[in-house]
Amino acid sequence: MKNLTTRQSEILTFISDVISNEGMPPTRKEIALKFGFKSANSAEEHLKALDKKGYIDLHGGTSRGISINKSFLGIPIVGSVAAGSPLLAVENVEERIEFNGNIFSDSVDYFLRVKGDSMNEVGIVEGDLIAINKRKDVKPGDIVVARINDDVTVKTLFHLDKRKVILRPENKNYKNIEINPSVENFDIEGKCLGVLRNYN
Amino acid sequence: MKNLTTRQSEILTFISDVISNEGMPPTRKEIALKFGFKSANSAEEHLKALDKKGYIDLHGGTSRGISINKSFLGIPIVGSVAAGSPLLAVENVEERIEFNGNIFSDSVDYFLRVKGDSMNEVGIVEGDLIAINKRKDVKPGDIVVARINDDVTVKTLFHLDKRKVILRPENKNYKNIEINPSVENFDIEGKCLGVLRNYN
DNA sequence: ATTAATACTGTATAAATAAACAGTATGAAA
DNA sequence: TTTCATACTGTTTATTTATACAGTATTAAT
Repeated sequence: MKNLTTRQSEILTFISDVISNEGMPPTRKEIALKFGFKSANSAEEHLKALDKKGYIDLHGGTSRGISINKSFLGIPIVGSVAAGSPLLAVENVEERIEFNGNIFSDSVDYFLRVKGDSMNEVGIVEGDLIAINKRKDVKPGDIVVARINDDVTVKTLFHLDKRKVILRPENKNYKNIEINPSVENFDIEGKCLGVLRNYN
Repeated sequence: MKNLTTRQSEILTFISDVISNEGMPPTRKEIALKFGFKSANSAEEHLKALDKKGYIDLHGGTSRGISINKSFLGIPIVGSVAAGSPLLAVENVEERIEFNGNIFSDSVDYFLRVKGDSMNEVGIVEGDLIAINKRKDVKPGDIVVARINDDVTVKTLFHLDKRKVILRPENKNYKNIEINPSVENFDIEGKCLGVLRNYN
């Protein structure tokens, strides 16, 4: 898929925002107004470029006839994370789900598919999707996504300071994980906002 | 809130459907086409009626300027169910959530807020919202919402025939529930499609 | 060095659209 | 009995909107 220019990307984002905020796509004029274009034709040409590159579909002869190609919409589901790769690297994204809603307390950057039973006792089971908000500032009690020496794990944060981090599995069969972040490679990837499970 | 006529309700549903399927609200002409009106003004008048009754907002001078009043959108969350009342009775709906997505395998009629710990071992815990599809035809293994003598309960269906129903809690501390549906008042309310949990 | 793509302004126009006004008919409410 | 809301057809018009065409300027690719 072809890359977008900065401007095209801004315009795609704007269209997406208008759709979620106003409930309908913008007109050429509205796009021009937003970006300070003096001619609606500027918007027209950006739309054509986005259409040509496959990011949107233009419905000819229809007012506000812009739809965003779904494969670029939606929230990514991160499955197996290849060791050392960024969580959101393309190869880790198994699919995307359309998900508009104010269900979770913060914005969901991605869903992570849960592996293992280390969080069973708080109702997080194998295969669950957990909603993650990317952030570094987490506090004890939060369920966090952490990275320890290239491994990604989900645990309850028990303690965090410069010298020591304690992560608590929510399952009696597992022991707390203690890390010295000045020795081991440790990073907080985000906070778990909630759980989504789909039975078939 | 004023009641809608059959026609008005049909039109409101159509608008909602177009928004989710096409990504934008319909024009007057499109509404007229759908319902076989020979004049777009019929649609105009229905829209005015829906606006007047508070179900939609019309944005004057804007093409496709129709937005649906959010308090009528979204999927109801059923909290405490008053004994004997229908699940979806107004008094049982604690709020509604905007929720557009193809996350669950079937359409979600409502979310039920979980009380108690009888399903803990399959990761359904107190406070969880479980997505329910209204249906009678359920099979063993399904997690179902059932009604036993005015009480609403969520359990795994273990066995179901005319003489005997067995419901299985997913927690060692609870025993199976056996019902004779010809003696006791028993009804299947729906099937659990999945789980939604929001941490604060 | 030339072509193509990007990123705009400016003008123009056909088509889409909202929305008013004038009717007809029906049933329910006052 | 009269009024009001509903439910339409039919016509008209101002405005919104999409979209083509003619330019200018800049940058990246060939």
